Amino acid sequence: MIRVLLVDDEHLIRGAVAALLALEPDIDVVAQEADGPAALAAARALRPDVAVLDLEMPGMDGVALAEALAKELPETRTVIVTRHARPGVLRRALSVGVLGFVPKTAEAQSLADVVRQAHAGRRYVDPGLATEALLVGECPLTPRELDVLRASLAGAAVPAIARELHLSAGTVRNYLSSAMAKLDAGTRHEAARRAWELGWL
Amino acid sequence: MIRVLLVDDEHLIRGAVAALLALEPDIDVVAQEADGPAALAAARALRPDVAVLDLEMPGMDGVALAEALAKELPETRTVIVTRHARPGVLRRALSVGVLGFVPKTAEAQSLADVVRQAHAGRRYVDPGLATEALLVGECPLTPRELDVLRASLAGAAVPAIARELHLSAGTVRNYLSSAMAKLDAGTRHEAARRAWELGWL
DNA sequence: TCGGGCCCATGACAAATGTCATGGTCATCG
DNA sequence: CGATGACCATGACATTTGTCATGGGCCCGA
Repeated sequence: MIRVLLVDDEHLIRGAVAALLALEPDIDVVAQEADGPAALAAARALRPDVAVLDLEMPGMDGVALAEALAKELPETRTVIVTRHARPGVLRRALSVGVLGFVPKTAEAQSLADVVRQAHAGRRYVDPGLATEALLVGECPLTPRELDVLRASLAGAAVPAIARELHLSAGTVRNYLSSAMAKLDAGTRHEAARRAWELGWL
Repeated sequence: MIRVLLVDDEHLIRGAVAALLALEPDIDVVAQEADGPAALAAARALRPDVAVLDLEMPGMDGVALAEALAKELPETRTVIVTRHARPGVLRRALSVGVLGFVPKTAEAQSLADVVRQAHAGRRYVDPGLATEALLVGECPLTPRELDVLRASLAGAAVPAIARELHLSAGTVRNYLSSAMAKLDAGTRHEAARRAWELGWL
């Protein structure tokens, strides 16, 4: 029997996925949680075999939660389920030890398979996702460029970013400009959006 | 037995919700479709009692699909399930005859209840959602302002918008400016985002 | 040690952006 | 009828934004 912890902030979806997994004779959903801290607490208490995490959650990032789980409970395998799979996020997830990575557009029945693979210690990444991540390649942005893009994504104005990072306004514009060139975007907002979509922020 | 058609572009989630509804003895999921046209075809062929639609779908808008269903198959009741419930969208959905409106954060077990309510011809709207929609009130934007915001949301530049709407560039900037004032946003992008979040686009 | 890349900063300049004052049409209401 | 106000439209103006050229300091690898 594979004991599973399910984490998703959307109650209805969480319950639905639990129902789906409950159909499998060898899988037992032992807990459902809605956020990172609660999930950590439940994991400590129950020591599940596999944790199935939704990536999009308010508050704690799904990857950060996976990292915390890996650190505290190395014997618990992790599977991440996500809506829009951003290549950079996949990369980060794998680097913190996540074993399974499945988009919500995958076949319904595949989730149980991935859980079994993870339980056996085998990696499974959606093939389409993996090739996309390979195609995109490494992030070409410098640390400073990532800084200004992150601030820009939150909607901050140039002077505010400059103050926050202790830079001059011109310098901030420069980083934004070079980031825009690398992402071939016409505006800072577009650049920030693309960088986010690629999972680089 | 309530015969249900399930429409959601995310395969895994669709299967999970189907599993959830299948637990109910009086509900039978007779078909699952991934997009608007396929859903319409299935509905024509099977004449389900209730259609459960996800709002966020590529291509056809969930509300548009609900409207088409209501026109072609008035005896089929419609329930909409959504991630982020935008007030204006709720308004539009109700005006085209949607009976149920449930956010994905609702209790898992509530979906079956809403389906039963809809099947009986009764309306059910998530209470929190309804009050929010009331609080927000009517959209204060003029038709032209909505036009430019819509175009702006897609990322179009001012000259392009001007050509598309047969206006001068200055006029387009004007509409954007007044919309920004009404939504108290500092930039056109912020204004467009807020208008979208309120369901006005 | 000698590039080369990254980081920081500046000034100048063209283009895009947001604001304002203004005027036109049209329906409503006193 | 005349006044009012909403909507539509334009052009002028100052500010912001993105680009470019330039230069100095720093650290790492060849």
